[in-house]
Amino acid sequence: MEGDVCTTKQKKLARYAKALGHPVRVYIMEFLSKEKSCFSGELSDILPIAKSTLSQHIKELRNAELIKGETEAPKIRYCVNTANWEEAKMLFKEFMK
Amino acid sequence: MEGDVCTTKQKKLARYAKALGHPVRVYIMEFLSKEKSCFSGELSDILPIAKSTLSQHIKELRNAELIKGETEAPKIRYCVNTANWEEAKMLFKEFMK
DNA sequence: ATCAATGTTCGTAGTTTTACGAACTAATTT
DNA sequence: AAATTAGTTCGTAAAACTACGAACATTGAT
Repeated sequence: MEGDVCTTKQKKLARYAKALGHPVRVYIMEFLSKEKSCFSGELSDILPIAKSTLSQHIKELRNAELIKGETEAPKIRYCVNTANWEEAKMLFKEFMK
Repeated sequence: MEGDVCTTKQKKLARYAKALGHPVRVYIMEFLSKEKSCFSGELSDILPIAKSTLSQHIKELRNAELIKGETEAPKIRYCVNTANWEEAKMLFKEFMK
């Protein structure tokens, strides 16, 4: 009934899961897995949400470090953060085995 | 820029992911996977949170239909909702392949 | 120097999440 | 009938999420 019981793995897993806890963010991850990279505008053309909202979803995926973006002015090219995505895959695979 | 773009699978995946988006809930799922079944009290003895808080986490897992509970008065025996858990595994496996 | 294009950030608002203790319900035991 | 046990629900509060439009940078073109 005290201290911290949850392991680092469980926390990491929960953090990734939380980042994937919205359909739009799942969509973005799938899109990026297929397309390798994209600009926010491409997603904005497809998704029925305000671009500011999309920007927030992107920010959450970035905060969870599942994606990363590099400036290609005035755009930003986004792509999967491979190292962490692989880690997430590993954690989920183990968790759900 | 209109209609609903996200697929049913993406929505389901997001829903499961959201349910797993907290370390305590990840812990519970792992615990139940190992122990096969348990009562709320066993978890309460382990986890450093109020039992009312635990109850809410359990409720969320039930709402997501990842676990189910049957009365064994005055206790409730919880276990993994196998069908949906398998579905979740499938969805994640496909998503993260 | 303007203007247009691309995104982010800000301000706002409503909803949901997380957490706690106290009160409550249901069933068993004394 | 009263007390105990197990767990949920209620009331409350702070924080986070989701969403939008407007305003703001930043860079590239005119």
